Amino acid sequence: MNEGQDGRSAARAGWLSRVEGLCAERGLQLTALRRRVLGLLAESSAPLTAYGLIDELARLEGRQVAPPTVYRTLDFLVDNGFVIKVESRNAFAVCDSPGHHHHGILLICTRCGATDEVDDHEVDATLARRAAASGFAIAKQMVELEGLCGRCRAA
Amino acid sequence: MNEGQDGRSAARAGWLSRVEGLCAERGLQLTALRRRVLGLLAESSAPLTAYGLIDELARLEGRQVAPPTVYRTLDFLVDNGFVIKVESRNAFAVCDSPGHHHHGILLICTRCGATDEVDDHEVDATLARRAAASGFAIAKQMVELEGLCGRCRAA
DNA sequence: CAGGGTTATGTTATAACCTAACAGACCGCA
DNA sequence: TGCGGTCTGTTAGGTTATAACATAACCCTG
Repeated sequence: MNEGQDGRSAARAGWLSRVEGLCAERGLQLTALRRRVLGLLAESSAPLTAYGLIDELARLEGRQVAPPTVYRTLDFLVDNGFVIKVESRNAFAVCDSPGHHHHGILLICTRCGATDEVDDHEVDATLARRAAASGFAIAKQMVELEGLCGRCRAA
Repeated sequence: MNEGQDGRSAARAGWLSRVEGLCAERGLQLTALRRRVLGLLAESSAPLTAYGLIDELARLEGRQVAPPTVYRTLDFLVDNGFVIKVESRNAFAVCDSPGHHHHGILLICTRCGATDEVDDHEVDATLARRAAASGFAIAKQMVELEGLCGRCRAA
């Protein structure tokens, strides 16, 4: 599951620099606003909603950022595979292995809210097979599991 | 994939009576409003939003039904396994095999909007295994696949 | 049949989430 | 210098969802 405060902040720096690298490679602009939003999502132990981000931005920067601005920023981050949307929560979280459009499985803890993204090739393969059996061609895959994370089960 | 108009209306009667039977068994009240909402969802080729249902109800009954009423009705239907929420669309659809809380896979066609619910034990098992590997205990499972249904691929 | 519980629905208001449309800022470049 | 592109700001409004309280219908029981 998601590392605690410490693990997260330790991992954050490396993660951010990976995103920076990817942006440089692809000629994408990692602007101040985009970087700030990424930072907030990376720091958060649970996914944040767009309005949660707006509040955080107001707190941090002392200025009001309007919804369209935040949604555009999120669109950019999602489109480029840096952030994922948690559909069942209308919320957003950083993507574990940024840069590729993934088919990650989201493990969402109903107690602490922490959300872990894991990849599993076997799950993908099984889903692909099942869809094919129905003549269905998958374009996008959303797998979200709610339950208790290991930490909360132990607690 | 979803049967056409004909198949759907043919299946509808049997489906409705199954839900009636389940309500009788369990001492649940299938009121006029709940029945109407079920009917609308069963007739629709694609999932309906709560507000879509409100509009349909207004059209059919000539009276305005307020959001809380519809949401409560949907809660009842979802809680009892007659209807599922399509998280990625904020919409609702009848549940293929009503009455049990299922872990169905939703195949959502981006072209025609039709949504097919299929069950697959292997997918469930694979997901359960992957979650367990992360120490995660699944309480609720949401698997939604977007793409093209067989009908639309052929067309 | 009065009183009290329960369940379902109605009503009002508002919260939370999302987007269209247009305006301005900034930058690289012909 | 002006043009086109990208990013952000602003106004306004659309869509989705819920809180809080009121009423209605029903059943049970004394």
